[in-house]
Amino acid sequence: MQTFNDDGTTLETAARPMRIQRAALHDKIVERLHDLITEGDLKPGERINERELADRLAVSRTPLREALRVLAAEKLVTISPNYGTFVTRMTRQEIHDTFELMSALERFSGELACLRITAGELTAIREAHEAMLGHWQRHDLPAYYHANQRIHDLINRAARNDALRQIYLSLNRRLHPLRLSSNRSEAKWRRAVEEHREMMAALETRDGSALGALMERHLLEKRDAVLADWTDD
Amino acid sequence: MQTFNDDGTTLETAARPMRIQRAALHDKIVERLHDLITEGDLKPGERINERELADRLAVSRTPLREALRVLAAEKLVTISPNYGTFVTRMTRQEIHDTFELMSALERFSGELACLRITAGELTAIREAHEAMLGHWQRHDLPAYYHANQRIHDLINRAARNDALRQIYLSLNRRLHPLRLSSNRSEAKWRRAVEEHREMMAALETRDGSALGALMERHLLEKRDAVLADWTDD
DNA sequence: AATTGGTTTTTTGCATTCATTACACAATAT
DNA sequence: ATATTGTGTAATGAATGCAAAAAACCAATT
Repeated sequence: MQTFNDDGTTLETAARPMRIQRAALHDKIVERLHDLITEGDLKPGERINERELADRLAVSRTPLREALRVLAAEKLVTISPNYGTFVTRMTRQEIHDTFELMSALERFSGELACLRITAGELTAIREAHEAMLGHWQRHDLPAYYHANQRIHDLINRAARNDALRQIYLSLNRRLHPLRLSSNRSEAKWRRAVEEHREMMAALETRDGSALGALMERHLLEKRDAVLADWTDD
Repeated sequence: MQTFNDDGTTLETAARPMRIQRAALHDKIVERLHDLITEGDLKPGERINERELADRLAVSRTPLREALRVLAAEKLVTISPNYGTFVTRMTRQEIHDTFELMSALERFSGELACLRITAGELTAIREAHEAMLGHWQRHDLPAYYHANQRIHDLINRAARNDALRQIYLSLNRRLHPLRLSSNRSEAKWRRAVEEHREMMAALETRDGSALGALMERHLLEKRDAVLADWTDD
């Protein structure tokens, strides 16, 4: 994961001679399109007109096309040669498979986190957990989602595996537009909260297999909830 | 993974109206560079001169640059803006993390495969296993590697999760150049073969947790073997 | 001899231009 | 009326051209 400073520069970590580098235009476009897609400004299935989008972003088609190729590699857009580029619209099967894969990554994150988490990281997760409980009691769904996302993200960070983190973030971007179609019923929400309590207990005792199993099940239930609400295609 | 027909066309599966499409030039370049990198024609750390490579491939810089962005998204090359593109040279930590992640994917492949494998698929794996044993007895290391790779690939296919398969193939490409630095000792080779026997037994009885655990351990041992032979940086 | 300063050359980044493909719509034939 | 063919238009694909950045080279100086 590249970490950008606020002046738009980034510290190269992989190359041998450490180099300061300005973010290239096409990289900025990738970031911008990431946002446009995950925020829903570009909706799944929507056609992307290169000229039009290039004008909107005030760039030429060349760097835009380079950015679209990157997004296609991440499966956020789908390119049909000589036909057009579309915001990826996942099929039911793809949603199933992606959540299922995510469940394995979550399990693995939980297992590694129990091995490698620091006291400070655990404190942060505990606080996020408490905050999430508060949002739940206040029935503040958006805040709940945010805290929930933060907990999973912190656990993933605590796993201290950058390759895992990359894939995790990438899949999260793909699934982000779908996240809303869950926890619609009070009962399921309550159940999700209870599962999180168990996850915290497992994390406190560094019980990796327990936490892993819980996080896997948590995701598979989310998968089923999302697919249950899925009418299209 | 896209399956190409022999005339270079591909059947679009995701888009709503089924469309025949010729592979675009930049996609062909991606495939070509995949090969050049995994076959070692382009070595880790090597600089990629756009003009020179474009001339070598008899294309212009535009589609080549698009291809390089895709490869960068897959981490096969590393791009430093205004500086240059290099074949990615993984650090020790990156190798560690990637193998570790791979071990989780292998475990998951094994678990799912036990749930979903067909009789025909099992037969194919059994045959590949027998072939591998033969190569081992004949001390034919290249053929052994090939059969070994084929077994893991078939198990991954049998898991019937396309998202898992994509990531698996991508990580495999990244790790491919490192594969040689293992099984140098007769004892370790013998041990790897024994592990494969256990994996076959678990697969025959559809014991997912056993197969998953075996495949995870198998990969973690491979990780340690590769890192043990790793001198650089 | 090493280092600094400046000029030349190379390479990357991006915009523009041209070519090719596909789609839309109309005209014609069956 | 429907199917089919043909033409115009708009989109994508790729090559070229130009500007900016960086590296290489060389000379001058300490």
